[in-house]
Amino acid sequence: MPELPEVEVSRMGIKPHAKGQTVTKIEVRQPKLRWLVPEELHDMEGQVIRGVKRRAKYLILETDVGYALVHLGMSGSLRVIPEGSPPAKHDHVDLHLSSGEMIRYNDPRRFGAWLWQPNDGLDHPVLGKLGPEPLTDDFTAEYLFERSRNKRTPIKQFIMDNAVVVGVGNIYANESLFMSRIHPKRQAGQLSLEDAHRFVADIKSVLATAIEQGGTTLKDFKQADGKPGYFAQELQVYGNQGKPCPACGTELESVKIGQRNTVFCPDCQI
DNA sequence: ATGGTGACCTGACCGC
DNA sequence: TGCGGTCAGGTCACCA
Repeated sequence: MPELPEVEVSRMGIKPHAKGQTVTKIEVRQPKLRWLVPEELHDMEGQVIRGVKRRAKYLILETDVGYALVHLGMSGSLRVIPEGSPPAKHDHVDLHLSSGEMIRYNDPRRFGAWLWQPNDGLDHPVLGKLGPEPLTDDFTAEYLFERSRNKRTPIKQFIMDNAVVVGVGNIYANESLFMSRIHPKRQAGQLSLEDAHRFVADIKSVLATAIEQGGTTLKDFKQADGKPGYFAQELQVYGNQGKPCPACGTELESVKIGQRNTVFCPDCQI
């Protein structure tokens, strides 16, 4: 699914349609997502959507009485469509708006989630132990360097850990490691401060570019207007094992790290 | 604490 | 054409 860029693209697509609208009805056709969709989600009905935010890979629909958290899992997407459009397979949730439009959630694998957090001043537990946002100034080379000291975890697993930094999933971990010429299996603790500077800059750059391109569509991902994302054509290594390295021509290799496919150039990345 | 594995679920693809 | 195996953008619960 959706890594951070895809969630951000969804947020930007939905916000102009949702902000200021009243939620007239929430229709849950399939409540069995990653977690059972809570009944309290219906507390949102009749409320005005004050903002559409994002934290990590969660979209946050804010109202005066609480906020809905939407996670797209591996295969989820959100679209804005006219009310009355007949649901298709895997269209699990519709959020009806006073404008006559609705936000429709589709998720074939159902690894995603719709959660509800009442407005009691607390954050939902799923937002509890998250690291900094990668595209903010909280995510710096110094932070990553300090955080990685004495860690023997492969750097790729380390950077995909949401407690370290949020939003870097398998695609963008592969891509940013390639850009920074860091071998994915290198121990996190072996990162030099100079490496960290390059790596942090490249992560920000890859994520920002992907957002500009509308995200990466491999299979399921759709922007809110139904279009795919176009970053797939920019991918340097992800999915390209066996093909020549775009930088040096050496055949790209793949290994499993933490059960996830990892593609890298054995010559460029050390 | 940390690291490794299985689990959740559907669909696409590959080889026989 | 059908069947079984493998793989896929994420993350949590459990084990040693």
